Amino acid sequence: MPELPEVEVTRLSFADQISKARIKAASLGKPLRWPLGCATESLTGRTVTGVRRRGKYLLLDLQPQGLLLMHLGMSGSVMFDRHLPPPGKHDHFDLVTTHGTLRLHDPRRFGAVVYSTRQDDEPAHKLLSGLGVEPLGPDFEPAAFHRALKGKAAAIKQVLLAGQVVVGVGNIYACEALFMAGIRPTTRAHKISRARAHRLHAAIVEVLARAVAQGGSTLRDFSNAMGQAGHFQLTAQVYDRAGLPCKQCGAPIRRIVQQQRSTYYCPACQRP
DNA sequence: CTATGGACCTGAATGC
DNA sequence: TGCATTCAGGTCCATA
Repeated sequence: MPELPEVEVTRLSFADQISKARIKAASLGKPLRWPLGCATESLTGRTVTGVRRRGKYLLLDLQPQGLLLMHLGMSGSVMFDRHLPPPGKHDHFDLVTTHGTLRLHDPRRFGAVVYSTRQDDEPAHKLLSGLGVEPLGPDFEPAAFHRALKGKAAAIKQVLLAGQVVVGVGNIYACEALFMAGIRPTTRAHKISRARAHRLHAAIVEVLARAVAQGGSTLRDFSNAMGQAGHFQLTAQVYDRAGLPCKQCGAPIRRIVQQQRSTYYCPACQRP
């Protein structure tokens, strides 16, 4: 479910409400990907000063001194409400605040909530170090993107997913952006021309920005922390369309596997 | 350093 | 209906 747009839409849906709330209690369900890293009681009494996002991580700033990193993994979603029912089978973290309860629901438990004492980002946690630039931020610009691709011999699809060059592009949006740019996913990153790198840069920005603007799209149910669904207007051009005709030229969409992940592309519209 | 494959976990869909 | 297999939006880590 969650790539950058879904995480950002989630953030926007509860950031203002939880801002300045005081933590009354925190509780855990089954183990997530990593341990919390502190006693739940030690969160009590602190204030959530704001919610930021870095890549696919949500960052809750705590006062005094601290940071809660939250990741939705593959199947995570967040709810925020004044009154929530008792935690269910797949609810694994509750943060009860004076403004409402923030709840992480994550059936597969690839997600995580991790406490860090550091307040400032980058080296704050090793999970955040080594992340590439924010695709919707001012540092993502075409020339630098092209330069970064020059240093990578791996297939462009894998480079996008790795997140070392640019963060937040997951499996669906990687396929979609490469389709928009007319680039074959197997093309080695360092072989991509300046012109095509610039097209890909524009495609990434466009596909992510449009998805955020539409409230987080994607194919299956996605809802923000208020339980509202995305608009689904950004229908996939290639993702999950193996064998179906390309919406641009009619050629059958192909599915291949790269790094044990499905890749979809149009063999006619996307050239190596 | 890069590249690869495995690991984590549950549920839905498909096939026999 | 039951049971086995495959696949799913992520990403860290060990190994070569």
